[in-house]
Amino acid sequence: MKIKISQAEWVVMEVLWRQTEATANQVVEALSNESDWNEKTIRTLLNRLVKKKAVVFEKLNREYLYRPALSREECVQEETHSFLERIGRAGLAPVLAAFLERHHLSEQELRELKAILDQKEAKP
Amino acid sequence: MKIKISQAEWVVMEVLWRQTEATANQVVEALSNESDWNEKTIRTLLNRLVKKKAVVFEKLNREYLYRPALSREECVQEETHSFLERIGRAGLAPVLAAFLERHHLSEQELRELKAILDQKEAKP
DNA sequence: GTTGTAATATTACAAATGTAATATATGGAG
DNA sequence: CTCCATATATTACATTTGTAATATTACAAC
Repeated sequence: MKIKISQAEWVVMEVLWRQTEATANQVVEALSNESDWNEKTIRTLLNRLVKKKAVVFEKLNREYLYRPALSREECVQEETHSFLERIGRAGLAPVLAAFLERHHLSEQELRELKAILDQKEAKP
Repeated sequence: MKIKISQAEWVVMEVLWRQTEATANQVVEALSNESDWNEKTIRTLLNRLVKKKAVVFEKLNREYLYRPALSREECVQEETHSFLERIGRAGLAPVLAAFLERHHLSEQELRELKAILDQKEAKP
């Protein structure tokens, strides 16, 4: 039950998550800007995702309509898990610090993160 | 200049980071509990890490003394980067929330994280 | 110096990944 | 019904990764 999505595949999944569903051509179209992959490559990735059961499809005349079989949340969960596994819980603080150092978060976002921590603190 | 450390290699690096330096045998010894890798496997990983220049060694009689060529911090940085690249900055808050949900952090740790956020907030 | 032993170095091999090219099938035009 | 365009399916191939096995080298004891 462990579906591992590779880096390249992840890019394709992002498109499907954004659009909810799309034909192969639409995915190619969507990626034409952000990547310089050959169309064949993208189709291969779609196929692999189907084989992995990360994506399902439905025949729509000549074409297939692809749709994610996993939610983005689930996948992010999974990535997060393996990420934290590596860096260890001890690494969380430094990572957070470094991240904040390099990316500017809005007041809003900072507030949101703090709220999460506060809520945790409240419940011992 | 982009050194990518695989999952298995990471485990070996952790040993070297912990011990600062170690012979192959010491690494094997250290991993004998936490993993069931064959000794040969561990030596292969050490070799690969040397080839990747993530580890250097020094001849010490018959044996080699291995030592990390990259700090744990650098590597964690790198991992963090590629991780966040995937999930997107928008994902940070949910990830943090999910993490806190699953792992119990001490008061101390929570405080530390909040301090980081506070410090950021102070400097607009 | 020869030999055994234990390190390191080289080679192996399958699965996953990145990146396509070729083959096949099928719906629409004539 | 036949043929073409185009979508999907199959095959390709190099690299990386996981996981070792075999070959070679070099110190240490005779």
